[in-house]
Amino acid sequence: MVRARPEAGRDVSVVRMEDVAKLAGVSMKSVSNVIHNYAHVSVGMRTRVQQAIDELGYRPNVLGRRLVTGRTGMLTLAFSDVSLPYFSELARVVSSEAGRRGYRLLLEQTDGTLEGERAVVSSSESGLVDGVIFQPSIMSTIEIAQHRQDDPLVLLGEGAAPLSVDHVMIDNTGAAEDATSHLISSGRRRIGFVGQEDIKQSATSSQRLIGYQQALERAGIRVDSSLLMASHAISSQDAAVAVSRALDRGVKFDGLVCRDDLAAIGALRALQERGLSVPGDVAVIGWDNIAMAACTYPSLSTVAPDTKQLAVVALDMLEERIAGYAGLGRHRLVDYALVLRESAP
Amino acid sequence: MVRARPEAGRDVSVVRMEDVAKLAGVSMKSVSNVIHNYAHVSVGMRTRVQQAIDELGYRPNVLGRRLVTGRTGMLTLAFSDVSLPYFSELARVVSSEAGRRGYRLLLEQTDGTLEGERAVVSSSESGLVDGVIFQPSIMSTIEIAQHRQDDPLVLLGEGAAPLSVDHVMIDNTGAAEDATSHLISSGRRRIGFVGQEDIKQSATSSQRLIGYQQALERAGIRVDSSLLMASHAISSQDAAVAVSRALDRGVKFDGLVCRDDLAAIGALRALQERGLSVPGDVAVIGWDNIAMAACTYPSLSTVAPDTKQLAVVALDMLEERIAGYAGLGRHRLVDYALVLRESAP
DNA sequence: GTGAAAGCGCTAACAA
DNA sequence: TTGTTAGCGCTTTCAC
Repeated sequence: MVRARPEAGRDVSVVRMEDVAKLAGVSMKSVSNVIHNYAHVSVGMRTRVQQAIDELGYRPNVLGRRLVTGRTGMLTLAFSDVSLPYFSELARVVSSEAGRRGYRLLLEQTDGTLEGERAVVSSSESGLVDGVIFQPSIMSTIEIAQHRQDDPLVLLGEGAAPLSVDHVMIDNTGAAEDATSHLISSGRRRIGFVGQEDIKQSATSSQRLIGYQQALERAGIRVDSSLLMASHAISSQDAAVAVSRALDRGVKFDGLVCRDDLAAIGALRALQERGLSVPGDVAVIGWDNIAMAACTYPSLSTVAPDTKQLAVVALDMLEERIAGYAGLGRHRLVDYALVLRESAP
Repeated sequence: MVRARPEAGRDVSVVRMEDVAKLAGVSMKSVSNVIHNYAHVSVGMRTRVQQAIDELGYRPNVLGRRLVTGRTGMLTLAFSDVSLPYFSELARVVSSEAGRRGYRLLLEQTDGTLEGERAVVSSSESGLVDGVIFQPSIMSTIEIAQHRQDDPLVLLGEGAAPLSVDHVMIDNTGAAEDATSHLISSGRRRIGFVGQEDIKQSATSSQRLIGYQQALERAGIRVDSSLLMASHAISSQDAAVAVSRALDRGVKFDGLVCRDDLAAIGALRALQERGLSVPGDVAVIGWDNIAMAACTYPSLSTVAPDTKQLAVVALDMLEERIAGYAGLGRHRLVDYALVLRESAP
């Protein structure tokens, strides 16, 4: 009744649907009906089958089901690095929301490498997942459009986004302008920008820098490139180094717009090491509203993207693609808020 | 040649191995041989097949392959919440190490609920993943042992661990003793403990508290329960509240051992709000060595588990189970180090 | 070295 | 309401 499956060295007895059917003295169809709670099943059948299932400890093998339905119930979530707080918090939200819709999440890290990003966009296998949510770091629009398979795909973030592909982000330029304007309206006049990449600037940093510049210009403040404190990598340490160096060079500023909360935390540290007070001497504003932003001392004012909405919109679009929608790429903005805490009240 | 597959509303043409075989004028076996780089394939065959693959843009469907091999190449990594820094950093390490071994990682969050943890241990479906790595938060040893399916399973962390199941952790009691002893040897005498759960204490907190107590007793210091600052949840905010309350009550201390780095960061904030200096007035030591621990001001001394080793050992054991090993549970300790930074030099 | 064919475990169209 | 059966796309003996 129960077959031994000699598989990769294991020799595990596996109960199959047929075994259940035999034990219950019914057909596989009836077992399937019971498992899927098909409406038109007699009570006697249902109990008899359930009994056999329980007795054998039968668990349906998803692979068989998937092969025939063609659906896997899995989604890939891909970005550079889960250990970055913004991504881990995003993963939590997307995973929860995907779970509510009956999907499980496959995590894929690209390490921000071109190779890793290419692997996400053009997998050499098919059928693994029903769709992909991907926040590219360095891949170009053209490359994404070229390498793309026909697997349903939704892009996140400020990076490349071909017209043909769905895309969700917040208005980065606008938000950066808001953040900078907030500092200006609280009386700051020498406002620096911290944490953009020093070598090859990401689209994220570019857009935020543009908003920063626009706010300054609108307020009639001259943009001073000595106030741009580039960082070697996206990390608090590197941002701290950048701010320290600026201080060493004698650069004066009374406000800092940071590319993200990690950079802001690095800036906080660099300022405090010099005995500068935040926000007394320098107001600091971050980006992402990671959990830690509320717990630093002083706590961080920050741009808070609505990640819940981001996840919902992205999953909505992905599900439409999975269901067969084949129109042009939709490009949607989701909300953000300026969360004001101690570092820039 | 290429079939249209009417699937869930989609109508996507899918290239199958048979299509490639037909176009190349060979059998499916030959196509399969080429795909798997089977050694004994003539050059002519190889190029002819490869040409057909390229021409059709054929990508093998993993579901078909998996159904016959019985292996999915996927592992589940399960714990309460990816957005907690320790878990997200662990996920990064495990994901990388799993990737090196040819596995992809399915992320499962339990939210620390019994329901979520039960779902991990006793899935109603089989065949989804080849194995499970799971860090339980609240499930009891007995329940894990009972609910366990025969899917390969490795447990992480200080929680429940039945004898029958593989398990990896660091020596929590020892590490807590080391951390506490470090504070004692730097002259601290009134040392508090911060961040254990206030309602139902986790195994993690218990073990760390035991080590803390042992170190004090060994040094001939009386354990003072007013120095135990329980926290409502595992978060910086709650730890900050706990420390603030203790300060309000007039509790005096010159050192704090924290359940984890989040608690330590909360403690830092609570102390700084009162104008207390760290480590001048109070030395603080955390646990986990999350990335942020190096960037706080002052930076955090902390217990650093060797998560790389943890991942390697866990995956080694899991792969042995997957390969068929069916012996008793192995319980292994991995290394940790005391990383000394500014908060407790 | 290559081809033919029998499944892997399940679903669903069609019959009864 | 339940049973029969033909695949889903691939791997893998076993012949040739």
